Amino acid sequence: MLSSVVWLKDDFRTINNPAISSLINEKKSAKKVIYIFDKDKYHKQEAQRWWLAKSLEVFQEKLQELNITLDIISGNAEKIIKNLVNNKKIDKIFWNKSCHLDENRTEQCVKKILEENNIIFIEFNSNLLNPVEKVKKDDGTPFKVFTHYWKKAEKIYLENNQKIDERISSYSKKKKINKDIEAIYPKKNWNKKFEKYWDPSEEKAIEILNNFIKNNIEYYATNRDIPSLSGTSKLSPYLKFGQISVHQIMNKCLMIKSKKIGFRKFINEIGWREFSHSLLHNFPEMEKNNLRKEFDKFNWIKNDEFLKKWKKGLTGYPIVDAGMRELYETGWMHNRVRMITASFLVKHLRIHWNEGEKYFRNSLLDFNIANNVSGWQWVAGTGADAAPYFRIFNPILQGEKFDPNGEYVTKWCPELKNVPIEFLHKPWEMPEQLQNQINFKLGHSYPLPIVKHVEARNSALKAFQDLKK
DNA sequence: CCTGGAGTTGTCCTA
DNA sequence: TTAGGACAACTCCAG
Repeated sequence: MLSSVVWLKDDFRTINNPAISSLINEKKSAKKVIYIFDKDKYHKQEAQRWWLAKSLEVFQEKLQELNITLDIISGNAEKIIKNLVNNKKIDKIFWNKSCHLDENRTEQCVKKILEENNIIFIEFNSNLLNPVEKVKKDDGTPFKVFTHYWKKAEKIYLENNQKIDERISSYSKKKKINKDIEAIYPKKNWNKKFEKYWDPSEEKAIEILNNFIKNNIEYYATNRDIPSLSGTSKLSPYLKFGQISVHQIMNKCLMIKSKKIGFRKFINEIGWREFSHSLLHNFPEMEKNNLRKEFDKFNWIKNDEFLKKWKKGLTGYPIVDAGMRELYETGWMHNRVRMITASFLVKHLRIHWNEGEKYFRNSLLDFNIANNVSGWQWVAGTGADAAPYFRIFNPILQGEKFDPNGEYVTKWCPELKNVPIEFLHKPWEMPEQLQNQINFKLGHSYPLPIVKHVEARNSALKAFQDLKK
């Protein structure tokens, strides 16, 4: 039987979802949503398999309320759609354009198949504020500096700003285990603890956004830097999987009456997401390669032992270790600490940013290629912006400045909880006598620093200087 | 084509 | 104690 179909991707919401709305408005009786799970694509995104499986569970129930079935099909999207077309299952198909580059390539192939078979399709822009190819300089070339990019992008957005459908659909919780979804959950058990921290539903995303705007956005400019506070929105995984759209966020923000600094800063972060996507769209080679070609000759160090210690949060630098452990435990890391841990890997250990990018890809619930790659390239100094190479985060200072009471560090590194605050961010300076008093032994209770800050800093500066010659 | 101001998130030394 | 400048030029981009 022929049906109208939504090809669902990372759009697990019913509000502000143009593809789903179009399906609902179709007059025909046969309506279907298909989700294609390509396990090759999730091969290196282990944490996200958990969020994805959860999202499917929740969304399937939600679609049931709307009398729409959700089919989960495993395999390669191009082949599967080709099959559905050949077997005369589809007569019209909607989807929201993905903001992922490799997915865009698949979409292109699918479009070709549909065109060849005279099947109507509609592709919507929903995952970015502006269609990615729309924001260009006046001469038609892409922006490379955020400020200029965002000035123009925001203007284009505001000129085309559309009202958001605010309909809230009701739904009741009914638990039912689905075999197709079961297979998507990661095989390892480490993800089970994510249950404690996250609820991947559309309702939760909206609740978080509303609370954030009500209580936090005003103080966002300063509080977002303190990892022990809930100063950030924590919406990133919801945004990644589309439990909420960037349009909904922007719209809500624009309704705020007093547009103070916190508001501006938060909107800017939306802008950074747009900018990253623009960069990756225009410079697709940056997914793996340095955007600044001169860095291809940079003397990175290969050190599997240090890399492993970094991943496990055993570098001996409390703020770095706390961040890495937060990531492992919750599938998320605070933004300030992402910068510190990334800088440590790339500058103190001088390990290639590719390694860090890969690990974050596998561990972050909010992983998004564009954001991840531009973030890492920014920290490494290989990216589009003009971040000077000598900007090396000092993990001790950063800890003292942004975790002054040590609340964050001791939460994730509880073995440090009796260390006096003046030594908390540099436990190696603690006199032995004091260590004995608190029953703490450096090198046993907590690792010695794997590199010395001053030496590592100087050696990184030298390596960067050598590069220029 | 030329010009000049500006560029996410730092650190460290000096006066 | 703290504020200011050096770090080192370079690229981007609007006018």
